Amino acid sequence: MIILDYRDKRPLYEQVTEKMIHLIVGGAMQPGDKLPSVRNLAVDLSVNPNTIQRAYAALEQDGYIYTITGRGNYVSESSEWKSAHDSGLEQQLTQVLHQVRQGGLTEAQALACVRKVYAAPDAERE
Amino acid sequence: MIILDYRDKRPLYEQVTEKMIHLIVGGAMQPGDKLPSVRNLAVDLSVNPNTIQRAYAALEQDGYIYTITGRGNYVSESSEWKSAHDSGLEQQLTQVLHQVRQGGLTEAQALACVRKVYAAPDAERE
DNA sequence: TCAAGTGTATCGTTTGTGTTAATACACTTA
DNA sequence: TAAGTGTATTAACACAAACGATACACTTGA
Repeated sequence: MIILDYRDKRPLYEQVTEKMIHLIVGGAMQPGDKLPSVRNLAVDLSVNPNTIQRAYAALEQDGYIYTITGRGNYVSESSEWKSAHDSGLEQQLTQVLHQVRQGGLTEAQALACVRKVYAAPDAERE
Repeated sequence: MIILDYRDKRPLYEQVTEKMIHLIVGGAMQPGDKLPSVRNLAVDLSVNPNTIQRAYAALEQDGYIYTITGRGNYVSESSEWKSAHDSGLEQQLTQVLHQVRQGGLTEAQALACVRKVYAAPDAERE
């Protein structure tokens, strides 16, 4: 379900968070679906339960999942996270745009960058 | 000439590097101009000479300045760094674009983001 | 009721990074 | 030659992040 990349320098919990978001936003996990338990996934990935718990906490914080103590974690309705997810992406992009603009990149160059990226086939790095 | 922000969580040497790039790209420092000596700037900013040296090493690495041992550091000709600077900005933008695209952001949304950012007055955060 | 499964909280260890410090060396210029 | 310059090395410290071990609290179902 999820494979960790130990060559990746990002923290493990962040990898788990990101890949889980992919599964949710991509539709592989549907609203209401139960996530693997903290302990189970920890064993599967050979990491500490805390690492999984931290990832799940982040997912809950951002509304992707909800937690019922003693029962488990479940995927939220898409209405819970869809708009926040989108505005998060826009915010991420906007921040970098401000940086590169101040660095001297022109609007034309930025627009060209966008078209170029979207013209390319989707990489789907997994 | 340069003021460090200790509330900023980024490392000091990175702040020095960035602000020096601003001075150079912005034209406040002209090609051929002599930079403050490692020791002088260290005293001015009340930091260790190593911190400045690290910043200068990065600037030289990226072609913004050149070093003459025993004499000092000087701003390079803009032809040395202009293209590298631009492609660096494009690369930075491209990387984020790939991320947000995979996150589900559409091309139209990305283009709108660009126009919005460039429509806004330049912040000039210093 | 109680065992098993679940999430939660706390604490300590480890690791990496940034920074400072103290020196020593090599080069250039006046 | 003295003073100023960049460079290199090593050690030490602080701090935050990441991770792990462990104990606690809740829910469910036999």
